[in-house]
Amino acid sequence: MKYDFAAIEPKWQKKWEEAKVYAAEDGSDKPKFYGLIEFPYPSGQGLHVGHPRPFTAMDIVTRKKRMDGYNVLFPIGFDAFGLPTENYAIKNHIHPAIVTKQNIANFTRQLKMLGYGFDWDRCVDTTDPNYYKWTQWIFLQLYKNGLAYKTTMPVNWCTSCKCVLANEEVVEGVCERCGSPVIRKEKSQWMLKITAYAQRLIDDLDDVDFIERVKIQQRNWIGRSTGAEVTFKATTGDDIVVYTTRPDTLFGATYMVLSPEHALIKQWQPQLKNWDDVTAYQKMAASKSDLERTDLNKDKTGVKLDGVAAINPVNGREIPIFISDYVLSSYGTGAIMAVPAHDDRDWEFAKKFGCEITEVVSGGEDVQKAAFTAKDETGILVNSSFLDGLTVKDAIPVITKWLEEKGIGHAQVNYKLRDWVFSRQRYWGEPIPMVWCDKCGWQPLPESELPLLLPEVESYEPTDDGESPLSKMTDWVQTTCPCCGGPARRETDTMPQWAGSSWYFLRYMDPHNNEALASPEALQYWSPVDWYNGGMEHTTLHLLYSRFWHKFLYDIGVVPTKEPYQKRTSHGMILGEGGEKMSKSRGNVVNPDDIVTAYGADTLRLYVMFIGDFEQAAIWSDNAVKGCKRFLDKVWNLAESCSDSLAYTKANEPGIHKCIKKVADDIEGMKFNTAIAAMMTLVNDMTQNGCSKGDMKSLITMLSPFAPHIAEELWEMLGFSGEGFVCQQRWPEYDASKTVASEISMAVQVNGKVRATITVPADADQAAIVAAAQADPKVQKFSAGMQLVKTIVVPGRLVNLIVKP
RNA sequence: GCCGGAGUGGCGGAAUUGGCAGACGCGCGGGACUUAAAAUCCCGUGGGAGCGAUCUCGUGCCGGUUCGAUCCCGGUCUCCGGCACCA
Repeated sequence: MKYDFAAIEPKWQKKWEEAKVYAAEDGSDKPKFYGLIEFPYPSGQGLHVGHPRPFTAMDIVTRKKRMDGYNVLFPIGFDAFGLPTENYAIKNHIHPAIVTKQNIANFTRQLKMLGYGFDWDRCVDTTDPNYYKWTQWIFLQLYKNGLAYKTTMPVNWCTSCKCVLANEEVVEGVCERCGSPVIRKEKSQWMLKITAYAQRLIDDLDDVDFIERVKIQQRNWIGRSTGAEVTFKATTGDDIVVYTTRPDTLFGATYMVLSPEHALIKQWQPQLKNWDDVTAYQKMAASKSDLERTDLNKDKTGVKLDGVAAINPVNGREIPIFISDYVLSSYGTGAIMAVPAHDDRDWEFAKKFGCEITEVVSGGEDVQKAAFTAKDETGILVNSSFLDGLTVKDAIPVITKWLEEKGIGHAQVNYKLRDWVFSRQRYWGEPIPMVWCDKCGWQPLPESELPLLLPEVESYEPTDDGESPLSKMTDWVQTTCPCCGGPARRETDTMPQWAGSSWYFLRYMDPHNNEALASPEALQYWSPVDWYNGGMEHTTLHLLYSRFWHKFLYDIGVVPTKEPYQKRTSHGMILGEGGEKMSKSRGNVVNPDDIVTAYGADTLRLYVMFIGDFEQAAIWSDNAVKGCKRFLDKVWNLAESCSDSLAYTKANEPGIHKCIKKVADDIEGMKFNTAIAAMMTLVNDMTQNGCSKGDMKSLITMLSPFAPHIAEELWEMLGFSGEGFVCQQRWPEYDASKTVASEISMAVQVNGKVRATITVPADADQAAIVAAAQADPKVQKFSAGMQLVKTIVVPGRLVNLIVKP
């Protein structure tokens, strides 16, 4: 018989489904294991070969856990709200809900075709009202706890999507999704106070097992810095508070800079002699796009405030005040003390505007030529009165204490993280369950009215005026105030796509619950997610957002753990044959359907795991896929030709035991490529040595997490199906003593160069090994007439003989 | 600029508490089977020298430590990713 994957694969998929072999059991006595993958966005293009890489990896991990006796939860769902579906719906005049349904059906077909051990009964869809009811419920809890607020501020506006973007969605000044320029637009937006959790989002990383680069990226994004807030007096008598990380350089502050949006500027209008210049500059700064404003190559610009100055509180000197867009209104206090001698940006500005540059930290080059910014022990304070002679590190606490005693400053921590802009002016998202009443202000919808359904509209087109399509639905918008019963208006913006994905892993624990997002028992049993694998691109988006929501849910007693995910790993991208990203426009997209048709799902699964280091990017190769198919053919042929004995073949036994351990360790360490290589080596050896049914039994069991269909078929073919499915068997027993051969081969070096290989009994002592090495003719050739000075023996590996003439 | 990661055959990649560099796979060369091709099987496959046994060079580059370095240390170059006027 031939290996007929096209018949085998659907056969076993059906049998697994009927027997519900992958169903997770609530509250089982077995230890639980919750393995999670990032649920896909069901795009119209269907599954991409990038998907099977992380999916197969976690499928292998969870299958192995089942074989180790765990009660496994390995769920799947769809993150189905989002712009591509909405845009497709607009273009083709189909309701997004219909498009979503079709796409989910196609994704489901493809995922089932690949034989993943998902518990399909727990499948979730973020666009299902029974699901987004709870997304809305969480929003209401955030609102009730003061963590959701509406404010008018300049926000990132994507000119193409016609929609507001979160800080995290803007990459190098353009829209993360479509690449169009992002401009700043003044808009009233719902915000989530993620900044209230900044410190905990950093601190709690210490307690979880995330790969280091994820932790580093999150810490950098949150951007904690320590320093001091210092109050300067203006000549008008007003206080100007600045934030600095270098209070030690206070004596070197020779001017101040306010951001163009700073509130004091308006207040000073009567005193300012160049008011027109000031307002012109403010206007210019406000009109700049993000890209222009953050361009580091451009010259520093600014305007000196004519008529108002500040007093440096440490030395009483009067210093000028400027406004400039290199100071951001949204960080710190929106005002800085400028120390041009010890800050590159201030130095550049000072040179252009002719400000004084005073050295207060010695140890660098001439500060008139470049700023000296070192913060280590190389710098010693000078020109700084009582700080003179101290290092930077020692001076900071001294000056901070001094500021506190004088009541003009205090230690301060700041974060780069900003609050999360949560409104989107689009149709295909969760309605925000809030109502505006002219009398009562913003009112939350009563929880009993959830879900607030997304209404049917005539057109989903986004509008140029920045209003959501929902705003045109007058009968939906007009409502009554939940507080006073008077006329009121609904919020017409929707939630961002990141809302539904911020808590979906909780819904999997109890997906059909109508009373709560999940029952306390289910949450208690399954939390936290034991292992979550996903893309690095979500590190400062989904991963950060969902940690924030989870911490909030913990605080209000809904979930039992501080952190949602115990372990986080990440996979590399799969690139097209030229090493470029796969994309429709490049025409290098590989469709999993084609590979499955040509070679079968097991080959595809094996290939995406064998392709290279799981964490690194990998280049797709049609040719290399064939190698995996050949391997499965060899396994098939081996099964057909094996002997009937149920015992291990003597010659194969050590190799089988080594492989059992190697594959188990490699799965745990996500080194799937070397796990497969080990099985290939074993199969090659078994082909050489001949093999028994007993050998095959272990091989098939080890292979089953990787290539589950062929494993089931061979299991049945060899007559093991009476013991149940192979995917329900225990992992083969490993016996270290069986891996030890009676004789071992060792390399012999003379002066560090390999000259020979000797075979010695495994239990030979050092003297015997050295004697055997010296007896080797090749070794004698290189050591003849020389004196043995030293011998190094590394047991089981090599002997090094050091000789001298 | 700051913070990460990576440089190993024709290619994807193995091997690090410092111990035989190139596992496994692809590709390629030769052979078997075939009328032929595909598939399959066998042999070979880092560079250089030699008929050969062998010798020699070799993990981006330069140095160091060591009996021994892809691995550790110092320096340097290149590529990739993230952040970026965050005071």
